[in-house]
Amino acid sequence: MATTEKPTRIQKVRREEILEAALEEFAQHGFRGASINKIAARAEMSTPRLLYHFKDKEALYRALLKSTVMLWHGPLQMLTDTDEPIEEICAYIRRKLEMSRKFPRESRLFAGEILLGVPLGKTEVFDPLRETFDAKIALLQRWIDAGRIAPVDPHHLMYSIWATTQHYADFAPQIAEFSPGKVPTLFAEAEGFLLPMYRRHLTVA
Amino acid sequence: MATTEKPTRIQKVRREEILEAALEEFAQHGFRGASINKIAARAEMSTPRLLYHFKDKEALYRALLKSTVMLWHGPLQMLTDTDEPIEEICAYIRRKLEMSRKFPRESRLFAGEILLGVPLGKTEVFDPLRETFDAKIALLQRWIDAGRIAPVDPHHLMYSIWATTQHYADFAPQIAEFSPGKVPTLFAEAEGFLLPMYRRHLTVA
DNA sequence: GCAGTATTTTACTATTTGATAAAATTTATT
DNA sequence: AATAAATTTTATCAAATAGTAAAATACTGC
Repeated sequence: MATTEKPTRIQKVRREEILEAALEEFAQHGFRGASINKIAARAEMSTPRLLYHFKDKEALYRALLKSTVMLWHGPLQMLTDTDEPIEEICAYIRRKLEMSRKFPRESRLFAGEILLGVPLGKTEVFDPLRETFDAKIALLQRWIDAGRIAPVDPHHLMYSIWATTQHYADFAPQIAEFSPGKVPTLFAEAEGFLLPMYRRHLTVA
Repeated sequence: MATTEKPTRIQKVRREEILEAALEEFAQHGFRGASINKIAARAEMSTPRLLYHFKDKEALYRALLKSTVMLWHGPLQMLTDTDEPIEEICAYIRRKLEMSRKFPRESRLFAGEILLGVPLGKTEVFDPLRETFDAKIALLQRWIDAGRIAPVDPHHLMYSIWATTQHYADFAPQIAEFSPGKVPTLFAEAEGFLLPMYRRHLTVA
């Protein structure tokens, strides 16, 4: 139960079971809407048993949020200096789309937290991304200054990439509603739409 | 109390007071996280008094959702055939950005509902938009067929416009965090970024 | 196998929540 | 002003919720 000590064999297993169930519930109902009873039921255990492994509902949620932020960190970090900046950015877009496709629940969890104004400590959510984000903005700026990509606002470039890619996870029900029957090919289509758009936008005139 | 009959003078006033308070609470805490007690308190009335005007929490939420969907309907409907399709689409983007700026709470309410899978009846949320949406997709397709805009997937064009514009309302805390100090000029910058991107993307080669 | 620790179960609680019944009051109609 | 209808207040409740205490069981290292 002590969080500082090293987790035992059983703790590692239980925490994984709980986190999986919690991700499902939190993504589906939000923090307030999800109940630890239902999370426990989904993980096939009693509530006190769950609470033995996580101090309280918030601790469980925070653990989930933390690992999600880390998941988001990877693709951004991979954006590095290269001979072909535009293709490097396109590769980042592809990775982000892939994240939406593979981890929609994590994307929704994260989106839900931000949507409600990041009530549970902005520090925990943004701080891990902050340094990397600033570094990548600087990288984009260097590419612009060197005339290797078009002079577009790097911040808004990032935001638009996040928006367009995460949209396919976060707003999936809406897209499914308006693109009936096309759901299986959605991500391929999205890539086919987005990559040319960003290539054109970033190509130096 | 009977919903079918015409609202009295008092009902009109009370419902407005309640809806305003409810929008604030629902946008900030989500459906499950918001409590009718707190909504009532914010509207400076007792809970039973609130419940005299709205059957239950869900009826209140639905009323809010319905008016929000209608709010979204307007800017889309204004997209009509014209001599300059690209500028017409740019005008739509401007309107959508303006909506995010003026009605962030409504945007978040709507986003929250979709994020959680539209638990309260897809019919009520999407049906009012469906017909208009299909008509506008058809319009875009005609512009493409006539060679007046570039042949991009009209569905994904719509999705990307929704994503990029609503992002500034729905993910405002994240943007504020990563664009410190630039908050007042954010929407002007966004327009400066997005419009050239879409112009280039839609211009026929 | 035993002692000590980790884990789980059982039983329980305090609070919040959405909601209702019925009495009291205000407002509208004549 | 009298009456009926609409609105509000007061008192109350049942269900769900997050969380706890303590006893019982399982596991681990020796």
